[in-house]
Order: sequence, then structure tokens, then C-alpha cells
Amino acid sequence: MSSSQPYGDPETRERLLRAAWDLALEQGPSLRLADVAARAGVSRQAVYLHFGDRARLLLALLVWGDEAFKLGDLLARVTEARTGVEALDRMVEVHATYSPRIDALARTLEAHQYQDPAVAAALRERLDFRRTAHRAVIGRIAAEGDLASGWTIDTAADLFFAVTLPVPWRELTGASGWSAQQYAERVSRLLRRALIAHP
Amino acid sequence: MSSSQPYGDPETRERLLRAAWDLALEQGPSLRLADVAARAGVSRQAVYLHFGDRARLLLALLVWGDEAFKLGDLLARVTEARTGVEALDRMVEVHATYSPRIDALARTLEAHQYQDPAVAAALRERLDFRRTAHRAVIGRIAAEGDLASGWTIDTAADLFFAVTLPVPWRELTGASGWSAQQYAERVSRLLRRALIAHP
DNA sequence: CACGTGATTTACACCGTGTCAAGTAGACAG
DNA sequence: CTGTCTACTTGACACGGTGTAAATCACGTG
Repeated sequence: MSSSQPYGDPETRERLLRAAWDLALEQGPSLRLADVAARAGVSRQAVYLHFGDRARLLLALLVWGDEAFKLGDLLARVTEARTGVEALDRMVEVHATYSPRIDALARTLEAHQYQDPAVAAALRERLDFRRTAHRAVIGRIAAEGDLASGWTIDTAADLFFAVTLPVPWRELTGASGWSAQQYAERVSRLLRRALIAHP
Repeated sequence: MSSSQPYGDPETRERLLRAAWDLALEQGPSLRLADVAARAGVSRQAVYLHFGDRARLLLALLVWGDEAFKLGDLLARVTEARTGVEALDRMVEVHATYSPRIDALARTLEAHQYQDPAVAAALRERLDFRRTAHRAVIGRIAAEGDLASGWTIDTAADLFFAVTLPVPWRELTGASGWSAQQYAERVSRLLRRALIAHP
């Protein structure tokens, strides 16, 4: 049964998503569907009836997380910034606040992208969306005449995008022990000094 | 049987490692031990006799790759640089040339780190080694008085380390289409402008 | 030539995914 | 009260991959 045509009780679906989310947080990326079902208080087969297979459950979880954490509202704050440079700062802040929330799921998806082309495609699509958002910020900075010499919009945008990926965030806030605020400050400083004409 | 006490014919071991390497390159991170064995012309169980389990095969592969591609020689060029800033450039060049060579294996290890604590630990150790190497370069830059204001050695080193991780490299040279030379130039420029006092 | 030892194979148990068929409990209509 | 539709359960099973145990082979040595 496909997930595009929802099946079953929405309440059960919600319980399954919450259960999967909690388990991803607790037990990391080795998410067993039997555990998800048990946590939600339904049979393992109910998972298949609701989501079809593991990949679609994970993708539903991604959408569910974005809504639960209001990613749209966060991104709106970026476009509402008064200058491009301020938008850059705010974008880094979005990463600082949003990355920890979805990190457990992000790792789960990263782990499964190799075994499942559908997961890989969804992840690729998400990264491309992300790149576009960063490019828009850099484009605005360039339009305001604040892009430092030596960069094109594309190269600067790609660097902005790459530096703020989840993996570097994970290293800096994990192994390096940076707080969310420190991450935002230091990454913003790095990018401003390198990319902005008059920082 | 553990891999610390090598087992069996070294030639067979070498054939297995080559087979695993080739398969990682061809088929990506979903490396099946049966395929490795078939490619090497031995039974699947020979893999277990030589390496114990999947994790130890992958780790042996990592060491084998470092030797085959002379990682030590590349890193020596970094310490031989005449200035810290030149060492930074050379370190970025090392990533530009070395990352594509071991990318297939890196992805395989990244994919399995979640299922296998031994792989995760080995990867963590490698990242810590990498961080130390980057810290040494930044330390040298600071000693020469070229570290820009606003950074400590630790924060600058962590950023240097994080920006040059394999995942950002993969995005920039893959989805963004940068050549190895473009990667080296642009990442060096980013880091010099942000971290160096008089770039 | 028997023999032991190291190298390797054949056979098997296990775990998680995904599928299938049959059954059940409750809501709702006639 | 009967039928039927939905949501889910139960139990079984095939498959693919890992890791293990037992049997077999190759070969140098007495």
C-alpha cells in the first residue's frame, strides 16, 4: 500500500511516527520496524499497512519532523532579514537550532541512503533545496554589493552550503564541544570574513 | 580469528583486499562479503578466516588504502612547508588529491559505522588523528603570528578540520561539479581570508 | 604411506525485511 | 439481526545477508 494514498486511522499513523521518532532518538540509526510497532502498541504488519516499507516510513518521518519543528517559520525569518548579510547570519542560526532537532533522523537517513535508492533520492532532493536556499542568500548579498571579490555567486553559495552541512555541524558541536551559540557565532564569522566585502 | 594475528596465505589476503577495494569502487557502499569472496576466487568463509568479520575487513582495507596511496608521503609534504600558511594550502591539496581515492571506502565505512561500534570507533579515531594534524598547522600559523584576531588555535583548528571533511568535499566536487584544483583553490581562499591575519 | 596441521569449503542457525492469507472487532446501513 | 466495510491482528513464510560449526582438502614430515 502506498503512502500517497493514506491508509488507516490517522491516530495510529501519528502514534507510529512518534514511536519511530523516539526510537531514532534513543537507539540511533539502527531502527527496527518491530520495535517501532511495539512502541506504538500495534503489530509489525500495521507499519507496512500504513507506510508500505521502511524507506517510506523514514521519508514520512522527515516531513513530519519539518512540520513539528516548524522549519518553514524558521526559514521565513531568513528571508525577512533586512540585509543579505543579516540573512546569512540568520541562516547559520537556523542550522544551529534545527540541526540538533533532526540529527537523529538525519543520521538514520544517511545510514540507509546507500541501501535504498528512494532514500538516496529524497536526501539528494533535500540537499538541492538546501543549496538553493543558500544560493538565494548569497545572491542577495551580491545584489547589495557586499560579495567579496574573487567569488562568483555560485562558488560562494556552494561554499556556504557545504560549510553548514549536517556533518560539519555534528563534528563541531559533538567532538569539538561547541554550543549552538558558539557554532552560530564562529561559523558566521568564518563566512563573513571570507565571503563579505566589508565585514 | 582476529586480524591482529594474521591468518592464512598472505596472497589470498591480498587478493581479498583488492577484490573488496574494487567492489567498493564499483558498487558503492553496499559491500557484500559473498561478492568479495567470489571476486577473489575463494569461498565466502575464507573472508571470515582472514578478517574475522566485516568490520575488521573494512578496517584492514583502510590501512591497506593508506599504504597503497602513500598517505604518509602526502602528509610529509605538509610539515615540510616553509610557512604555516603554506602548510595550510598543502593540507587542503592533500584533501583534494586523497579524498577522491578513498571516497568509495569512506562512504562504505560511514554507512556501516551505525551498525558496527568497532567501525564507529575506528572512524572516530581517524577523525581525531585528522583533527590533530589540522591543529598542528593552525598552531604553526599562530606561532608565526599569522592567525587572524578573534580566533583561538582550537576554534580555528576545529573549523579548518570541519570545513575539509569528506562530506563537504563530496558535495563540492560532486553535486557542485568542482574539479580537484578548484576545490583546493577555493577552500584555501575561504580559509586564508577567514583565519589568516594578512592574507 | 600414514599423519597431522594449516587452509579452505560445505552446511547450518540466526536476524530483520517484506509478503500473503485468514481471521477478528467494531461501526454503520438496511 | 444480518451483512459489510474498515482497521487491524495473527501466524506463517521466503529471502537475503551475516556469522559459526563441522567436515574436507593439500601438503610437508616422520
